[in-house]
Amino acid sequence: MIKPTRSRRRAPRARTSPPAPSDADTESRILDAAHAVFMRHGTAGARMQEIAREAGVNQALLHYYFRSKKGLADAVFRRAVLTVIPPVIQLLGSDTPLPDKVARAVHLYLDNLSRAPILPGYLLAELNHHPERAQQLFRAMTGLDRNEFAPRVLSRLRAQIAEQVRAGTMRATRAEDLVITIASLCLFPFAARPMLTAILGMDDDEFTRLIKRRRSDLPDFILRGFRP
Amino acid sequence: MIKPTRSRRRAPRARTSPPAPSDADTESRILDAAHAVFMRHGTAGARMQEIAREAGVNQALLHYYFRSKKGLADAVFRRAVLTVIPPVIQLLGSDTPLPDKVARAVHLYLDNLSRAPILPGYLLAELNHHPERAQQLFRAMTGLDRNEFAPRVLSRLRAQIAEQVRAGTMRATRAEDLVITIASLCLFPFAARPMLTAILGMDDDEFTRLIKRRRSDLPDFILRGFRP
DNA sequence: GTCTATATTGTGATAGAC
DNA sequence: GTCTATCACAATATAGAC
Repeated sequence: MIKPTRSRRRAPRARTSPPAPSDADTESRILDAAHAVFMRHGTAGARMQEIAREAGVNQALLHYYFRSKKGLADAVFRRAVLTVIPPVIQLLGSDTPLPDKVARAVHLYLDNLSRAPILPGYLLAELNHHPERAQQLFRAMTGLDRNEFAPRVLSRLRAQIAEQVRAGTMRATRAEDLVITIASLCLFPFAARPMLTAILGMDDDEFTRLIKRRRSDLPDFILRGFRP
Repeated sequence: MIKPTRSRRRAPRARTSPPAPSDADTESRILDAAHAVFMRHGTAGARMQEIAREAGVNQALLHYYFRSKKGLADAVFRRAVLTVIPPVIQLLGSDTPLPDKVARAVHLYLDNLSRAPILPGYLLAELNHHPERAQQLFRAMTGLDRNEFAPRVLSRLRAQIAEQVRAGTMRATRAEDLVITIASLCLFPFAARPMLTAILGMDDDEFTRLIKRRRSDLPDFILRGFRP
């Protein structure tokens, strides 16, 4: 496929003040609508027409601002990545003592996701269906194609784990395992929400209560699990 | 949309012996190809043409056997559900002592999924993008629209948990939390594999080793986590 | 049952008026 | 910047020969 190098879109006018959320400028309204639609249906299932309707504009404007469906999808993906991942990375790489770190990570995840419950499902689906998203994930976070922060965060965690092991409060554990365990326990219930509510016969209220319960139970559960 | 009630397809000829996997009969070859393509791209992203090519037949045959893309997608979904869920349900509802049950569930999940690693990602995406799949999930497993086995399995687990609590080997825990915890720890790494390998900088071999490690670590981790 | 050819939509994208 | 109208093509689905 030959891709004509056109960049038709004018540079967005400089804004002097942030737009009001309810009557935001057109570009944000489109991005918000796209966000909602892409979350629900995934990139392949999303329809430009539905986004336009939800943004209250016509379909041509979507192309005026974002040039193509791919452009819009990339913008949404980027925004989604920046919402979930950096705060946790930042926390995990910090100097917070390990037990606090675990508790804070759980709270950070669960509180953020309670406000954006379908975000994990969207991200997982996106990465499974479009392998190239893995690269975009780095570019979104660091501007680089390759992974800079993983070594830093992991070595920080390794040092902290070693400390706990010496203190006798934890058994030898790989940093990767710790990270994956926390992520699994926090993210999975949201990603699998439709399956879980169906199989376990829960309604929305019960799901919310379940998350609240896990918010207070998980930190302790995790720390106990890793004790010697 | 008016749906003409046609059932053009002949009943599949009775088979006297199971077909050889490599040169299976056409219907299975199509279903296998569809399975692979739907897993990779999701229902919305899958293309009938790609399925036909991968099955080594032309596109018209897909419609001859499955009538529509939706028909094919439903067949694949049904098959996927039957692969992952019933074995675990069956195990969790059984009389196996609880600690063994946990270990066996972990092994069952991880061993099955190591052979079909993208199945969890496909199922989660499918349920997130197509809410009606929740009903199909029941019909696939029980033939019923409503959830019959959840009460049975959950009450069995509740009884076993109460037993452990009396014995002082476990603290009071909801059966739902136990199930979700096990499912999270086992399914998430597969569903999030592209994200995890990217962020943690793992290759395929390292991922396999990680799963192997967790296969032996997780049962103990879970039981410790729930201890008083 | 399996094929080729074709009909019929669906959907992303563009042209051009205002 | 925003709209209406339309294009071009991709993708599902069907007809009909063999």
